[in-house]
Amino acid sequence: MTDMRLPLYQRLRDDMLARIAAGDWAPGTAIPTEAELTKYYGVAVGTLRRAVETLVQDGLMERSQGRGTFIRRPNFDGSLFRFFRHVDSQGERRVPTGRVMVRHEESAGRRVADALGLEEGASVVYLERVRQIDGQTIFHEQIWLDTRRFAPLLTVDPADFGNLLYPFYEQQCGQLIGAAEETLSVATASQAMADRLSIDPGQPVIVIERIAKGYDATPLEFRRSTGDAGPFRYRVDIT
Amino acid sequence: MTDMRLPLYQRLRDDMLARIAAGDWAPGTAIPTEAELTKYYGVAVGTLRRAVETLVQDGLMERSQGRGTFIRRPNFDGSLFRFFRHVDSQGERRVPTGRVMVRHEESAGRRVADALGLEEGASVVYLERVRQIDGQTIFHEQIWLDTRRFAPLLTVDPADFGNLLYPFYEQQCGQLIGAAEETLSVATASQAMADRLSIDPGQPVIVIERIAKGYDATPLEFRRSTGDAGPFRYRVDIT
DNA sequence: CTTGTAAATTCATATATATGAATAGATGAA
DNA sequence: TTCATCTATTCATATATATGAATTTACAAG
Repeated sequence: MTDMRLPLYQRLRDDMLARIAAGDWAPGTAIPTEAELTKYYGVAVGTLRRAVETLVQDGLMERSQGRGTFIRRPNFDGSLFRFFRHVDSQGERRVPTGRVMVRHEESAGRRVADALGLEEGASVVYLERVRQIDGQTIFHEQIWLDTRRFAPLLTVDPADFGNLLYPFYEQQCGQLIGAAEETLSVATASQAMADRLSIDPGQPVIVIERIAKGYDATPLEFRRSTGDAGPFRYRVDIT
Repeated sequence: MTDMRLPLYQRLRDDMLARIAAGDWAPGTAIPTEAELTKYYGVAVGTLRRAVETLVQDGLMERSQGRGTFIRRPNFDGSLFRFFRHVDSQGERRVPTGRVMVRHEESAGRRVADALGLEEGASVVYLERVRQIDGQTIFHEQIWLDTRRFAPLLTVDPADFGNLLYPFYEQQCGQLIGAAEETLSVATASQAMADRLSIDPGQPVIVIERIAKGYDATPLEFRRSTGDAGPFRYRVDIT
């Protein structure tokens, strides 16, 4: 299977992870039952459960007593966005709308190439997107994607991009986003950015750079989101 | 022990957690061996291990093959501070020095009372502290503590406060900090704050509000740290 | 069609046990 | 003293197994 020096439960985990990454086990569907898997792998239930538990811990699977174990659809509500807490008049959480304003092909600069693991100058798809709530722009986003994986995006009408991009990536390009890392910093708004965000130039803005990765940890998308620092809140627990 | 409807491993976990909170099992020391604990609780090893594993997961214990299982001393390097990455000329990480500049008793305002779970107007110990690296002020901190728990701090010479406060709390007041939650936001520097941080007034500053809690989750300390937003970086992983 | 019940499926909890690996402590030789 | 070695301790890994709880499915009764 893999490196025999590793404990059995880790090798099981790796194998199952590979199945998810390969799309063999699709998000939202159930994996085989414990009985089937123990038979297939030839291991004891305890060992299998331990492997599955690590995947549940990592948020890749969800177990449900009496129903089965399911591949979880990754949920980016857990990202920094959740801290905006924009609510409508009924007090409900609101997901900002997303609209692609600019779309073209370009060659990757140093930063983008590094983030996506490409050579400098490689062809990338570039998107510019605004995220709004009640017509007000909350975030301005720049997005870069490897053309070799995301070429279909170049032929689609920008108006046909859905509200959310990740399901769109999956349908159009067969690219599954499984995880991401985000880096947050503070900058000051340029004139152009200030206009877009309806704030004054020189006001502080939050810059979130996200590298989104597939289930096999390949970087697939590099995204820079810029928004008004004023309403921004972020909370973290330390143990 | 506790609520009999809960699974056994959870009741074990709760019991062990209580021992830590009570100081019965002190940070840095080893807990009894698996053999002793299974005998004491009258459970199987597997059940005990499962209980211990949840505590390890939560960062309260550390297991070491061949040595034993130890109560972990909470590590606040994991806090937002770690993202400053201040390094000296050798490339080593540097912990900022901490010096208490102001210390007095006052009555809690609304915000402080809420954070500490006290009545508004209750007596609190107030500290003001600067955190520096190479003589440069990185952060300015305001700290509020319940006088009933931290009265000894009022009689100590401010110069005798150590570089780190939490060990000092433990020695002087018998108050153990086990966890904390931090909330980050961006503001602009007042004239006074700008002077303290050696930046221009109106420049963006990072404000970190921390509520530090005991092992039993009682809020013990409320702290507001303010620093230059310029060098600030924060990174988060999403799954 | 709806409702209630029974059976089957599937994960959750718990025990018992065996072998291996890492560490610490004791012992003895150089 | 210093170093290597042996031994006991302690956690890590793995198996086998039994009972319980939640859910789904099938089916019969109304």
